[in-house]
Amino acid sequence: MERYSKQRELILTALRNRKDHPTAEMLYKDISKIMPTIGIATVYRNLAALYENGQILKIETKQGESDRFDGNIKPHLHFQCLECNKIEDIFLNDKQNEELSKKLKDFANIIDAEFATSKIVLKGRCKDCRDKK
Amino acid sequence: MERYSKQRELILTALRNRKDHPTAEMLYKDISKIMPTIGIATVYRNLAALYENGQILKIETKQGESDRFDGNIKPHLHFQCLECNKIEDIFLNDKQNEELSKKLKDFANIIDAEFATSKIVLKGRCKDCRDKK
DNA sequence: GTAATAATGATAACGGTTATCATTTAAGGA
DNA sequence: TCCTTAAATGATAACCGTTATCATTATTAC
Repeated sequence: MERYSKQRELILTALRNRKDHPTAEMLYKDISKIMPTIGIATVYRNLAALYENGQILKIETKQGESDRFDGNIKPHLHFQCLECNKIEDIFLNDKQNEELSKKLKDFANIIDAEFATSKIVLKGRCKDCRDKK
Repeated sequence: MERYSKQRELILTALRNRKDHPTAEMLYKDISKIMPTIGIATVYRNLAALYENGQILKIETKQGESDRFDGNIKPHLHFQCLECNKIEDIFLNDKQNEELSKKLKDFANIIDAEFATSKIVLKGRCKDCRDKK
C-alpha cells in the first residue's frame, strides 16, 4: 500500500509552485534547498508515481533531452518554441476543447481505433522570439 | 557540401520498403543483410541527415525507447495503441487537413505564437486489440 | 589521376533515467 | 508506546539509445 512521505509532498509542492515546465533535475535543485539530503532517484521515482496517479502531467521530449513535468492537470496543449525551446501552455475554452476532442475521435475512427487521449505539441516561434527580431 | 554515399541510399530505400515505423536498430538489421560492413553510427547519422532534409519523418518517443522513423512524408497523424504500443498512420483528406491546420493556427494565436508544425499523437486502443476481447 | 574533404566504421563516451540494495521510516496492531 | 512489516529512501552502479571521436575510405572537382 502506498505510504506517505515528506519527500513526495515536497516534490508535488515544488512542482506546483513553478509556473514553467521543469525537468526532474530542476526540481531536485529546488527541493535540495529545503531538504539537502534528498536523492535524485527519489525525485524521479516520485515524479513517475505522481504521473501514474494522474496528479501531474509529463511532457516527453526527444532522446537525450530531459522530460518536463507540469503540475497543472487541467487539459491543455503545449507549444514549444523552435528557437528558444521554451514550452508554453495553451488553454482552450470548453467549446474549443469539445470541438477538438470530437475531431480527434473522428480521426481515430478512420483506422477503427478507440480514441482515449492525445498528445499535441504545436511548434513554431514564440512571442518573445518573434519580438526580438 | 553533401556527398553521395551508397549507405545513405540503402538506408532511405530500406525505410521506404517498410510499411511500419522502424527504429534505427531495425533498419540497421535490414541493411546489414545487404551490406554487412555498415556501422550503426552510419545509420543514425544518415537518418538524422535525412530528417533534417525533410526526406523522412521522425517520431520521437519517450526516454529509453528508440525513436521511430517513417519514410512517408505525406503529412499525417500517428496513433499509438496503449495496449500493444503499435504506431499506426492516420491520413486525413485535404479538407480535414486544412481544417485542422486552421484550428492549430488559432490555438497558437492564443499565446501570440507563430504556428509552424505540430506533433500529434492520438492514443487509445487499436482495432486489433479491441477485436481480441 | 590527384587533391581536398565528406562520409564511413569501430568504439568510447555521454546523459537522462532506472535498478540495486542496505538503511530508514510510516502505519497498523499488540 | 513499542513492535513488526514492508514501503520509501539515498547512494551509486548499471542501462541503453544515441552521439562524438578519429583514423581510414571514397566521392567529387579539377
